[in-house]
Amino acid sequence: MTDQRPQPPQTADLPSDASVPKVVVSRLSLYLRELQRLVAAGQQTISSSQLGTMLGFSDAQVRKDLGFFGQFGYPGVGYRCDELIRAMRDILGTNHSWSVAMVGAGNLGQALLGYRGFGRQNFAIAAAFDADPAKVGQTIQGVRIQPLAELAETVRQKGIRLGMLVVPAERAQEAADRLVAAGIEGIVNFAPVTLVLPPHVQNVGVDLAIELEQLSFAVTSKLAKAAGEPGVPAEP
Amino acid sequence: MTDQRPQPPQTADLPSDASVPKVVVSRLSLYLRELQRLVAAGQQTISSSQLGTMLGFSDAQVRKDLGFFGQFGYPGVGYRCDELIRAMRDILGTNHSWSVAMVGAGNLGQALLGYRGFGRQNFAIAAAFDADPAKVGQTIQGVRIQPLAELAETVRQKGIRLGMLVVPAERAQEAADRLVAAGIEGIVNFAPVTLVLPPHVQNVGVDLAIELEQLSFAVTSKLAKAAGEPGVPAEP
DNA sequence: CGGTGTGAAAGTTTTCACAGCG
DNA sequence: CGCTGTGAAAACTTTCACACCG
Repeated sequence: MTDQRPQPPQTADLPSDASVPKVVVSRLSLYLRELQRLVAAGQQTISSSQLGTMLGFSDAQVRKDLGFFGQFGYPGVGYRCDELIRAMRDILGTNHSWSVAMVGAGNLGQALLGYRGFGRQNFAIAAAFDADPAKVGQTIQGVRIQPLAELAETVRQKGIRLGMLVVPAERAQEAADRLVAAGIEGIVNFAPVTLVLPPHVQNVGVDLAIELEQLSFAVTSKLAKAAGEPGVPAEP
Repeated sequence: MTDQRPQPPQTADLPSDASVPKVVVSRLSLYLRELQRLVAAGQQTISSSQLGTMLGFSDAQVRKDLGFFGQFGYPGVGYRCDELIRAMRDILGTNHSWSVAMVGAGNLGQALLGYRGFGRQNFAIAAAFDADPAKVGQTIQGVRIQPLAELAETVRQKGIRLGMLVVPAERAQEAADRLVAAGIEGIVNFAPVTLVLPPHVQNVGVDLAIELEQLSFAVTSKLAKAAGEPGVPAEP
């Protein structure tokens, strides 16, 4: 056991190498988001049960999740928000900023170019590409749309490691191949297709229609609601 | 026990009441998406292992997932794509179309109004609302932006049951409360905040920056790659 | 006290493996 | 045959409960 509890203000142990469950990492992002809100509201410390309650998780789950990465709390006190935020950012890799390449400057792509939430978490869309000659050359939200031919060169020049795919389904695989060829290490894919990627390229899919489908299912299957538990306020 | 295996061409058993794991439902959407692609490409039948391979799941997982809802396959043959699509839509509730109310007609909201993927899965944004008087009255992608004051009435009139929240974080909870008050049954929330909702209202959150954070983590922690397995066949 | 960190127990999801069927 | 449907086993995740700490 790597046992260490020396100084009170611990930093992130290490990103750790042992496999951390994906679902844990996704909760980490939620913890971070909530912590940022708390700090903005002036809160200094928080306990696992407060944080859990806000997000609908148990206190034990919060502590276990954090436990994957190190020891961040103070018994009897909780966690110092600012310290924990820094630790989470270290873990997630967002203490330094990331340049992102966007492929596809249609409706959705243009909206993403203007989305302020990326910058707040240290992501910057550093370049945008489109196959349509009519779009190339335009400057949208301060980013000039470049032709796809320039992708590899720009990615190299700007040290871009992440890509966002915002093209129609039919062109998604081809565009992904270009990103991979350019040496990109991870892709967020907004096209409603499953990409085939080499195993060293990380992949996160966001399908907007699927999100609605999940709602549709939840609402539809909410027919089985008879003998309820009147007590506890809710939490799936 | 509800045991039934009568006619070959089975339909969806029933949405079922027993709790189906969320993750199963999310895979269902992926199966459906892939099946639609296959049918468009002219394929008639598919086996669990083909479908699984395309999406990165095991054949057993595909069969188990489907098994939650009924029996859809033909031993020795696989699944008939068209039948399975219909069954999945029955389960997910997308064999009938859904009217959706959108709150927030900023950059992202306007892009979503034009997103064709919704219609393809039987969702229609039937009304859009914004607090900004400058936006109200404009027609975007064929949808007129209405003032928030009209929300409840329009929701009732048009039989809208689902909402999409595309407002800044600070206004998200307030807007969600309005949707709830209007009788909406489920919300897709694009604001980077955790909403507090009554338990009978379903909730799906989409945080675009978090998707990038997950990538960032995956790429960052992809440092632990030493003794690799060059070949495919696994032997631990 | 109020709270963390953590083994051990409970619960859930995935994989295995095989009977049965067209 | 080739492939489904499904119990049983394995793997994984969450919850419990408690020692320990400031």
